[in-house]
Amino acid sequence: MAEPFKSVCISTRLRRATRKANAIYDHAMEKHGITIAQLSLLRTIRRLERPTLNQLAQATELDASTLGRNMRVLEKAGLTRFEPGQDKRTRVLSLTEKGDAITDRANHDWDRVQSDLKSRLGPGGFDTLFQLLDALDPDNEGRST
Amino acid sequence: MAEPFKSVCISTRLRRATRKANAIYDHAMEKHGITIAQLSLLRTIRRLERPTLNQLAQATELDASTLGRNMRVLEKAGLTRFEPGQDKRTRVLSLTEKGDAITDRANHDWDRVQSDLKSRLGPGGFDTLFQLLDALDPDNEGRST
DNA sequence: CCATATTGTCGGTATATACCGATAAATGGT
DNA sequence: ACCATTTATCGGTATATACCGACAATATGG
Repeated sequence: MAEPFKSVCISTRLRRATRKANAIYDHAMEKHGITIAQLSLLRTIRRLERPTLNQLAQATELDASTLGRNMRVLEKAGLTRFEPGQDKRTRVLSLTEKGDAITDRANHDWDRVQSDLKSRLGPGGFDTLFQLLDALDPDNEGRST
Repeated sequence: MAEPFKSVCISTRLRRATRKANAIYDHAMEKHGITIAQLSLLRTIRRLERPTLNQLAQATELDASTLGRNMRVLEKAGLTRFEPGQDKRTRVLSLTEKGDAITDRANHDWDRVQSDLKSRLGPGGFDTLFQLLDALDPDNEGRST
């Protein structure tokens, strides 16, 4: 037996839930050779249309150095490319054809998992969850919704 | 401006919220030289009273190999020790005096942050959040609360 | 225009986390 | 007692993530 202990610490419970949710999405992504974190990046790059590392960092609220490293993995896998921008400092990100194709295919599996989890949350659960997660962030002080 | 993009992906939003909550707790832990993840481990070890790695893994739902590595960090910091158990395979974990003292002191700061975040969630928010996080986990099928 | 600040990226270092395979020790069935 | 299985841990490897300091390039105030 020895059931898992239900910690009362918000961080601990969030980390646990995140690990588990990640694992579920990751397993669905396996056949595409990517992780859910990587799919998220691919989609954001596509949406932003040739963003710089910093722009991607602002959109995702990830550290730029983290993204630099994450992007190297995607680059090595041939899913993204890094081209010089106007500014001689900046490098501009975009998806390769392969990256584009994989993103499309992975999106189908993402849909499945997302729907499953959404129904687990019950009616209104999805919106409530996101509202509560946002409430934890002091940066989201003023404007809700 | 370039506001952060509110992804609709449950995993992405969970990861983001977890990063931010971790950062808040971690900053409060800084003065004690530990992270919130480490405080969580110290408390669990204390509660379980000389658990093995595997017992700790079951309680935390973390991979045993992950815990092995996490524990080495705490051991090197002199907060925990690893002693031989009855079974010649197993090693039993416990807090050193220093680890015990730091856990006590860190708990005070944990309290502060936990209360702050709890009040951010509003009335009933805390319970609702945990209930929703649990609902995401297929392992929690049968028994709720 | 130049000195200073700011911006964009990268490398070093560190924690948190997982999966897989090795290895050693215990357990169980015959 | 013996062999097969299961258990406990560890090491290799990989991703995700952050902070800090270096460095180059751009922007800005006087």
